[in-house]
Amino acid sequence: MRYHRRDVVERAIAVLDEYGLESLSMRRLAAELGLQPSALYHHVPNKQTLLAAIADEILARGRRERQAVEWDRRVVEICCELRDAMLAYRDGCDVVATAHTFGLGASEPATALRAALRDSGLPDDLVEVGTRALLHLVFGHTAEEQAALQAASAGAIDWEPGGTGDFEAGIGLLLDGLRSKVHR
Amino acid sequence: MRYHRRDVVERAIAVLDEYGLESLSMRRLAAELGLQPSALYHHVPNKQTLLAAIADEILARGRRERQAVEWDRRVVEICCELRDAMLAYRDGCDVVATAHTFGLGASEPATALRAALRDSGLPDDLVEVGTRALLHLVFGHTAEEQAALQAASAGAIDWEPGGTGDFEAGIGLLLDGLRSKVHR
DNA sequence: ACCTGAACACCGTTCAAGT
DNA sequence: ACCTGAACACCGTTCAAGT
Repeated sequence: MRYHRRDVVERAIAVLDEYGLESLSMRRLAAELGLQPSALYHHVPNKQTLLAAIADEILARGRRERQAVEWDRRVVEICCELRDAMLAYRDGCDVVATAHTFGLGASEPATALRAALRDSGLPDDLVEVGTRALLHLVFGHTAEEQAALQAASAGAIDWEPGGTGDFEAGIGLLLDGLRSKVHR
Repeated sequence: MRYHRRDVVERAIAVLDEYGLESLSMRRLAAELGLQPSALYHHVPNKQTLLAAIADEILARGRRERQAVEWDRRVVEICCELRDAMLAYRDGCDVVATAHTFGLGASEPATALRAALRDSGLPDDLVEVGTRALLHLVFGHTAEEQAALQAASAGAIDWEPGGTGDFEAGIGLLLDGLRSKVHR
């Protein structure tokens, strides 16, 4: 059977979700598709690129309509969408955050947050600082939450994840800081 | 020659700083010490534990006196000390942040931040949310900064790191949010 | 206590060759 | 265009045996 890039990315996400990032090797993925490892390099130049494609696909699958009009409500909406998208797949936060760090894709949320902050009337440098701070908070909180959720579902119930409340509280603190800088 | 745990950790930090995290393998470290790979397992139960020990040592080497008395100045002091400690070694942020995420050591900064926020009179839940948010900001910003610094020193000068200004601005935004929650 | 030697079960990537 | 087969240069970890 003959595959295309899209098939490889889709199967990679399935392997990721079922067995976790540490089990998602090029050799394992090839075996899952009934291919030799070398065949994968026809569809993807290397593993890093594959992971970036997975990150983009995870974000695309988590996309939903954004309806808020005020800039601060929109920030919360974007952050929650990002968090939910990453939580929907095992190790999703790891994959998306890494891709973002390496500057390979996963850039839509950053763009959307920047646009929202720009609409607030904040000066350019604060737009930039705020965007990055918001992303760090979302990635940091979600990574912790996902680790806790996965540890709990593996039986090691050592910590109840703060959940949505803690998440929105953290974002809220930063948003308070940003709002105080908007001169009306 | 006979080694102790301390020698192994010290040599591991030297390898990390000179060749980077991706080159710090158990086999490479063993070779650097003139040992068989299996000999390392006499000093350390596994690689994860070694990395946690490295993280703790990096933080210990970056320790400095904290002199601020007001809680918010102390928060800035702790965050800056943490950032500087991690920036002092190649891939230091990666190692410390990972150890912290896995709950293996690297816990002193969290403890110190929690204590500072407690002194502010903030309610317990906000102390917790604030501590984690501050750590996420420090790790997120420092990871980005260190990646940019290392890319720049490797010749790929694609982005000037925001530096201390951007760092303190991000922390400052969150601190504004926290200060607005302190009832006086 | 600390170390060697050998093995087990893996990695990512390249490249000539096949259809 | 898509794939096989074989190879290269690696991993972390275990375990019996040596001193």
